[in-house]
Amino acid sequence: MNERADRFPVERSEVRAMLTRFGIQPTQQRIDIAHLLFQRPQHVSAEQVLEGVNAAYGHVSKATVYNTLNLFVRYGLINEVLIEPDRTLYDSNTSDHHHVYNMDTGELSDIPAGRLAIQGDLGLPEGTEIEGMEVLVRVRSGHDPAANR
Amino acid sequence: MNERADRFPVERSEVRAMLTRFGIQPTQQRIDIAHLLFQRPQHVSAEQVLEGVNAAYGHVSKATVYNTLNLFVRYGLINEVLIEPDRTLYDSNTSDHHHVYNMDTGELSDIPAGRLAIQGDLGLPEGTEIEGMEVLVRVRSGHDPAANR
DNA sequence: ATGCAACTTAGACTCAGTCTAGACCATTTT
DNA sequence: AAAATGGTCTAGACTGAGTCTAAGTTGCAT
Repeated sequence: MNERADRFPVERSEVRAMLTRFGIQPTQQRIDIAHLLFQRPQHVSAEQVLEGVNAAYGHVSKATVYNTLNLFVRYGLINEVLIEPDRTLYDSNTSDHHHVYNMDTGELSDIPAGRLAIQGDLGLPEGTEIEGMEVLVRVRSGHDPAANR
Repeated sequence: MNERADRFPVERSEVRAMLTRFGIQPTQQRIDIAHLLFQRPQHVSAEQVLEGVNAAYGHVSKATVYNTLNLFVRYGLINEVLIEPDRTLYDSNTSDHHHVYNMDTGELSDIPAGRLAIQGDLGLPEGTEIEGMEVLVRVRSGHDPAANR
């Protein structure tokens, strides 16, 4: 599979080439969205992308934002992250890594996969192959035991 | 924190005592829902609970199902599992374990935590404490490289 | 019995995400 | 040059999981 070099930020001029290299037709909207996503490794919701693009570039519709994000996911440019039950986050960092989620602040941060060693017998059924392995560490800020959430 | 003994099935007569032990008022609806959940370790959606209870016991409303499931999660009787972006699953197995998700079949199965060893430096910020650690292994059935999903 | 708080419910509501049908745009065909 | 082709974009309608509301019911305490 085609792999994006995880280097940030990806300059506007490079974005077009990157999309083309992935076999994605580089339209204005896709370039705008990709440029926003690849400014830095980040976790953003579709709504944030919509607002961000509309603030920094021209107008893009909600439908296009969703279409494009799903397209990028399918082509492996970004990853879906499911942590909050009510919205999907998109992760512009596709290097192998895990997540730490602070349940008090809602903050989500990365752990490079190399920092963790996972060993053991998964006991996978015959004929199944591993597609990916994600670790989610849930943490609390501590100093507030009366967690009201 | 109060811990449920992970033994299945939990007989109907035991369910009432279990709820009381957790400080949850054992109403008819909560007993029905709990009885359904603790027949065996399983991953069910709210809709499945609604259908299941209405099929096997008396009528329960959608609001009560959601209220009760969220209550059970808050009190640690069950866990939320976020894997599919469009619905929340509830896991009646609260013993420490991880998940294997077959992306082709949608099947979700468990790995006892004892089978996996995770080591490494999480590099957590000062003052944060670990609440939980989940591993999700995504697998494919294999024999169909032309994955159309 | 009576009062009161907790619980349940039908149905309205919200909101993330999808769908639709037409507009737009670039390239190719005639 | 005009028309056809095929892919993309968009406004707005739509869907469906989950929440909220306001009224009714239950059940415990006195």
